Amino acid sequence: MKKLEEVILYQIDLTTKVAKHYSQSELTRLNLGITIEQWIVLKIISENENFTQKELAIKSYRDPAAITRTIVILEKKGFISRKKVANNARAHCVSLTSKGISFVAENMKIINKHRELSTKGISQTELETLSSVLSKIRKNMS
Amino acid sequence: MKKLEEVILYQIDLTTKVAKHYSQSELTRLNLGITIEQWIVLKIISENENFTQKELAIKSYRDPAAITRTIVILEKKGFISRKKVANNARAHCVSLTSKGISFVAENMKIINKHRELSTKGISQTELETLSSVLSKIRKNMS
DNA sequence: ATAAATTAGTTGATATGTCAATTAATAAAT
DNA sequence: ATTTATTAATTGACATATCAACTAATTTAT
Repeated sequence: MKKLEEVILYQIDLTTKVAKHYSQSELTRLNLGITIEQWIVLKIISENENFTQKELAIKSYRDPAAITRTIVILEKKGFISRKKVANNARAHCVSLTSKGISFVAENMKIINKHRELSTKGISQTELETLSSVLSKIRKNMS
Repeated sequence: MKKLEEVILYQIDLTTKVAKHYSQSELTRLNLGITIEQWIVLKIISENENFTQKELAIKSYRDPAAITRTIVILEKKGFISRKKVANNARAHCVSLTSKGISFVAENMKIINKHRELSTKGISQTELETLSSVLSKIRKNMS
C-alpha cells in the first residue's frame, strides 16, 4: 500500500497548496486587498470581456454559486460591474470597470513574477511533459 | 502576456480540482459519508498512530485551525479519538477507533482505484518527471 | 524563581467549495 | 397555446482555508 507522499494526486494537491500559499502571502504583503481566486476572476474577465457568470464558472472550473459570491465581492470593491444580456434576461454579463482595468494592468507584473519563479530551473522539455501529463490525468478523471 | 490556460500553476490547480471533483463524487455516490479531506486525515493517522494535531497539520499541509475542525467532525462520526499526551499537557494525540480502522481498511480499495485511474496511460518515466518537476516547483515557492 | 517568549490547540471572522433547493426566464413538447 | 423541461443565477447549509486573537502549558532568559 502506497504511502501518501508517493501518490501523484497528493503531490499535485500539495503543489497547489504551496503555490497558493506563496502567492497569497505575497498579495497580502503588498496590501492588494484581494484573494487569488478573486484575481483569477478579474484576469478571466480581462481576457474575455462580457463573459456571463456561467462562462466564468466553466472557465475557472468553479461552482456557479461560488462565482456569484466572488462577483458580489468584486462588485463591492468596484472592480467589476454586471449588466443584463440583451437577448437573454436570465444571464448577467460581467465586465471590468476602469478601476478594474487599471488594477489588473498594475498588478500583472507581480503575478507574472510568481509564475516565472514557479518554473525556475525547470527545462522546456520538462514543462511540456508536465503539461501533457496533467492533461492526461484530467482526461482520466472526467 | 500568457493566457491563463498556458500558465503551469493554473494547470496544476485545475488538475487538483478535476481530481477532487471526481473522487468526491465517487465517495458521495457510494454513500461513504465523508469528504476527501477527512479521508486524508484518517489515512495519515492510520500511517502514523498517535500523531499530534500539529504533526497532522504539517503532514497534510493544512492550517491547525482547519485540522481542529475536521478532527471534531471525525470524532463525532466515531472514527477517531483524542488523548492527552503523557509528557506534554498542551498536545493532543489522535488515533483511530476500531470503527475508524475498519473504515479505512474497507475503503482503501476504492481510493486505490481512483489513484490507478488517474495515472492510466501514463508511462513510468512521465510519472517520474511529473514527480520531480512538482517537487522543484514546491521548492521554488517555499 | 520570576518574567518573557514560545508552543499546541481553540475560536471567531471572512472567503471559498459543494450540493441541494429555489426563482425567474426561456426552450421544447404535446 | 399551454404544459413541461431546461437554463442562469441566487440562496441556504455545511465543510474547508486563512488569518488573527486567545487560552493554557511549557521553555528560556534574566
